[in-house]
Amino acid sequence: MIKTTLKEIAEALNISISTVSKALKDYPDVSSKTKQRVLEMARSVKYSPNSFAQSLRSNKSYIIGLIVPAIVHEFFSNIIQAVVETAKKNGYVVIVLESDESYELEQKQIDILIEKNVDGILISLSDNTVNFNHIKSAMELGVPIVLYDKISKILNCSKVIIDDHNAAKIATEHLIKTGCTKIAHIRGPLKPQTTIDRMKGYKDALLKNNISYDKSLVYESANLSFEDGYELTDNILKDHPDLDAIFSFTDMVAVGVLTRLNELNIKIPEQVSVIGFSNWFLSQVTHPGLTTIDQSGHDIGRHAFELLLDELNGNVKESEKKTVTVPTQLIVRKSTRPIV
Amino acid sequence: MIKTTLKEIAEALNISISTVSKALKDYPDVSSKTKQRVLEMARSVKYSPNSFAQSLRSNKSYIIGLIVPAIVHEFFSNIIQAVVETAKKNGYVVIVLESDESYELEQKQIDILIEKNVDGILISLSDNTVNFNHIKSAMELGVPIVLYDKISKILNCSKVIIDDHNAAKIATEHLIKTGCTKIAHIRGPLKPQTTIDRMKGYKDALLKNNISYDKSLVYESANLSFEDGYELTDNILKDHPDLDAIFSFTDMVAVGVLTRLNELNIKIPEQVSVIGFSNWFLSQVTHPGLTTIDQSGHDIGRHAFELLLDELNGNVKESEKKTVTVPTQLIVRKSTRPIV
DNA sequence: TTGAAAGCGCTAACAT
DNA sequence: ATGTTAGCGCTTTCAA
Repeated sequence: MIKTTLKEIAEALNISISTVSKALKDYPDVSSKTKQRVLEMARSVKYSPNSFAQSLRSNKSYIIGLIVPAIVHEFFSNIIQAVVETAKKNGYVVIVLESDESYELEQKQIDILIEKNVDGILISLSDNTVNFNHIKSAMELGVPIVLYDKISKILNCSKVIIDDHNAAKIATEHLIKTGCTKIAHIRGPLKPQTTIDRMKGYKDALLKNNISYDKSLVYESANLSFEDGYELTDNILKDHPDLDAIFSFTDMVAVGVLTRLNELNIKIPEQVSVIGFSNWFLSQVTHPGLTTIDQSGHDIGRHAFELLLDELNGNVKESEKKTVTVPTQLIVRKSTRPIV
Repeated sequence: MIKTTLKEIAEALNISISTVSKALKDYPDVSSKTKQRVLEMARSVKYSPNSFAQSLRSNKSYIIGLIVPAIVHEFFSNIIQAVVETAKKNGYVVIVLESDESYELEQKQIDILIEKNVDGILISLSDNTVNFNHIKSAMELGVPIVLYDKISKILNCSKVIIDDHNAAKIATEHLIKTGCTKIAHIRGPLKPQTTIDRMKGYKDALLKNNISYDKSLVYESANLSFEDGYELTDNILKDHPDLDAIFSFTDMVAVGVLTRLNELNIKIPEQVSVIGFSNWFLSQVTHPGLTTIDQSGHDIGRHAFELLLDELNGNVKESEKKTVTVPTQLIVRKSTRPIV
């Protein structure tokens, strides 16, 4: 890219570089005549400062990094959208990277962002992240980091989460209120806090309602995919032919469950109720519509950027890292029975 | 971010900055002993060069800009994913921006990318882009631009497209082969080339099969949304109670159509067949599954970055801009009848 | 009111 | 084999 420089403008007007610079920044000690001449010239050559030079001098890039576990993913798309939008409103742009749920890749992406001298980083930890040294060493360099969605309790950063425990409890209790008593849970990979919390919410809802917790009713979906839900359905039905509901960690898996149940001509929700988590668009158009928990990726992304902005502006002390909890909502559709 | 500099390493080792620089770049004229000392030191302080300084000197940022009309959109998510992935393989990162189908916003996003001194830009034009001066002036600055998906024939850049005309023709002919004769088309906003080409493909398929083209069977979806499809269905049925198929510009609209037809207890495909475009995941789980045209966002994104890379490497002359056409495929599901 | 100069960190041509 | 120096474009302090 070939841009006109201050030097070129200065030469063309026969004044010094510093005067041009000051004129463009509306310094009070430049005569209005000079100012005008400079502004006109700048406009006519479409002057736009060399950001490398500015950044070198100020040590600020107005670029932040956003790491998501997956880009093709409705929830994370909403987060990306909100972060990009909120960042733009505040004069920042966003480099998007994908960890693909890999710990190694996640480390590399952090390194890349540090190499690029971003001003801050937003990250949802991958399902396989076992160690936080990469996050810690970025923090040691003074790069503000905000965790969202999949966080670690160990790390002392600002965070944006939902109340997974409570949301899962509400989902499970909804099933109980509709008369279900033998409820399976398809959980996610073991490490993320979200998995742990939703499982605990499920368990606590059962116990609170005097339903004993049966470990054999908990199944693991490794990939949280449609296929996982589809295939696990057969296992679940084989193990527990008499079950009356399935609470899935996430919508995509729940939709796999719905699809398989439909194929097997099992009546939903009369015979088996299904409930998901996230409220992806597709849960509106499945057959039947999927009852689920809505979590707003947009709100999570927006809050994450705003917390980061506080840090970028130096408004956050070590001791006062905030955690924002974004509300969730039960969305009742036809995959669950009416409340009895 | 506080990084160790070459100067600091040099001082610590009592050698000159340039020797440190050369050692890190494995220049042959540095003694292996010095090299070793420098590398060790660099590793121990986790040296990573200041990219601002490097960029200022080289006038290269290894950052590209990607403008999409919408981020929360399965097709564009695939494109973002592919661009980010392919860019990373080649040492680039990607700033993602959204035009939100607005011409004004699109202009601003181009300006922002120029301000950020990106090395190149990938863009799918917004539905409302009426004028290409913003693209042209970026090109005049020497910023390589590659258009993908929604392109303009006027602009002399590398492009990645699909054969919309042919794909739409295949979709329409499929309906004809299954015995449909009164086929409505829901088209997109008028300006984009994709709308024009798909409409022409629809029309040509009719004419080729001796079905007269009836303008009143063409409806416009302004937002290409679920709601548009849902609402247009009523209009279409009112205007043409005897129609037997609807070919929609895109899946989301087609799913709105399916939903409304289901509500009205109109048998799909016996009474009305529906065909979409794009092959979004949700078209697998609708009731019935949606016949559609698959277009690979991933391939489009990958090709787009690769074309840009050719330009970044200076391998493309003005006269030899390439246009890559990514293949599409008819995906037959249950929303269309069997071929007669 | 204007300009000169230093310096951000890095690279590379050019000494030594 | 190592070091000196100039310069990328900008900002800002200090001098005129």
